[in-house]
Amino acid sequence: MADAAKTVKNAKTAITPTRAENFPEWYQQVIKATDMAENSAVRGCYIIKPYGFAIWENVQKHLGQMIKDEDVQNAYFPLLIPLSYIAKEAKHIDGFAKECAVVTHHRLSVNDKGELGPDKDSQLTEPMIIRPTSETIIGESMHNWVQSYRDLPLKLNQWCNVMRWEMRPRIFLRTAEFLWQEGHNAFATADEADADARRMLEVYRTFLEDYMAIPGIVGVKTPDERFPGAIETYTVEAFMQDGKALQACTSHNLGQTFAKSADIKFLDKDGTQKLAWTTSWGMSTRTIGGLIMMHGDDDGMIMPPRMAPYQVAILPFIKDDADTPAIMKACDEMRAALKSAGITAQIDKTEARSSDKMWAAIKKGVPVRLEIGARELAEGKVSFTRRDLGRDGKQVADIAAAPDMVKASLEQMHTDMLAGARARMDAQIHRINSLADLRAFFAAGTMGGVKIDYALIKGSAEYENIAKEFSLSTRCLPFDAPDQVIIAKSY
RNA sequence: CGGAAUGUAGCUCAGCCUGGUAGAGUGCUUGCUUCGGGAGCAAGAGGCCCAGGGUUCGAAUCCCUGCAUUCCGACCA
Repeated sequence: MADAAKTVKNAKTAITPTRAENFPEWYQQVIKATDMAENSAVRGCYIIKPYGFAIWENVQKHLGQMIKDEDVQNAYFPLLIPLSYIAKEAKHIDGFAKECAVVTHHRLSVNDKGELGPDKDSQLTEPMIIRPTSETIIGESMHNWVQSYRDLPLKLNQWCNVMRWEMRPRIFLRTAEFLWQEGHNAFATADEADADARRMLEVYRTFLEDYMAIPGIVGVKTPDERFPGAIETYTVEAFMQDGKALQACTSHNLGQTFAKSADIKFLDKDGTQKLAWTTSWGMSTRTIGGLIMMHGDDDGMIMPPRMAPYQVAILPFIKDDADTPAIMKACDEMRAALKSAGITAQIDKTEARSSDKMWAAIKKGVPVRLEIGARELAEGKVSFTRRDLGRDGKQVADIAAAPDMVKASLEQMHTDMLAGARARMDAQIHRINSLADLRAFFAAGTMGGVKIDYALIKGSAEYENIAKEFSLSTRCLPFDAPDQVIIAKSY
């Protein structure tokens, strides 16, 4: 018994099981080990803890700026949507009715049995739903705000929570309540709307690559995978380390579907009333799950430097208590110097042993660990290590030069992570030429997805059989090969 | 909502078959020795055994009924 426990303790990986042994379990263990999130009392709703929420704050900061740079204005619309709003668009109802939380009462009371429950006398004349997405309620405002072609384009974005009553929640990836930004733009012409949907997709692609180091396949959804009510849905499909695809963002050309149902009309230059053309686009906290499955390893998380809650873990190594004040002072100075260089850092001031401080930083995936002990003070140097390279990548720098070197190291780390992720993705996607190959690929349990001529599967009953047998879906028609389709298992 | 599994210490689990005073590892606290890729010894704190019913002299254990969680499907960002 003791020996068995010891073996686990001395295992080479900090996370058990490894990715190869059990990927879903590994994923959950990483979230636990990093302290990003945990279960709550409500099924499907999760508590995002500070280390996880800091990632979301970085999404808000960087993606938020990119959205503003597109002349989109932030606003906030209500959580509750009158049932009649969502009832206006039939396809939209089909898409969301099964997963809507409904508010029917506005008051609680204690009944005869002493039980607290909805007060019968407080039933709402019209039930409200908790927003699963806000097209309908924002459409109502657009109806009020748009009269002239001069009011267009109207570009709005909100950061909020939404709720979809999921049958099978998974932390970050599929949660009943999740955080996202949802953008809603309205235009005078069809061309502008389609260009906008594609433009916002490009914003996401850029953000995913430049900040999250997540490469993906950029393309358009097949009709069966479209957002309810959209005429086109554009997507970036990322491939996780287990070979499953994850839709990292979404951008819809809604055509005039919602303009019709919300009656968003404007008087055009030619003096005639016209319906507007709208788009909507979103990225959610599920992308944090993607970040983990894209970059984590068997020792825990590896944060891409630009998304990391903090980029450097300063680890004071103290052997002799007499050194503590000098080492702590050096740590504080280093933190200040890093801050001046635009680098975020946190000092591990716990009394843990050196090796425990190191492993804590490793599991959390802090991009760079910087060690300061008596040795460094004596030599006027510090040593630092990139998380993705491990101990072999340890570098030594003069204290004064360290911030610049760390900064260069973080930049290089981002580049390397993106390149590595892209190489993995390229290796995971296989070009095939027949339905027989499709079956063989997934029957063999091969990791990843396939790229096949769309004409071969479109309307094919055999394809439907294979898809059902292996839980496959069409991910997208890539922009760079629009006559082909990517097929994979997905989250 | 179907299929399967699991609910026992903060965490991971053993004990259950064969009913008889609640166990281990880890974590936590304290002390000493250690300390730069997971240290060691010692002492200590910590449990309504998911809930409700049965059976029994006696239930963590056997039998019902709930509830929750996880995994696999269907639905979906």
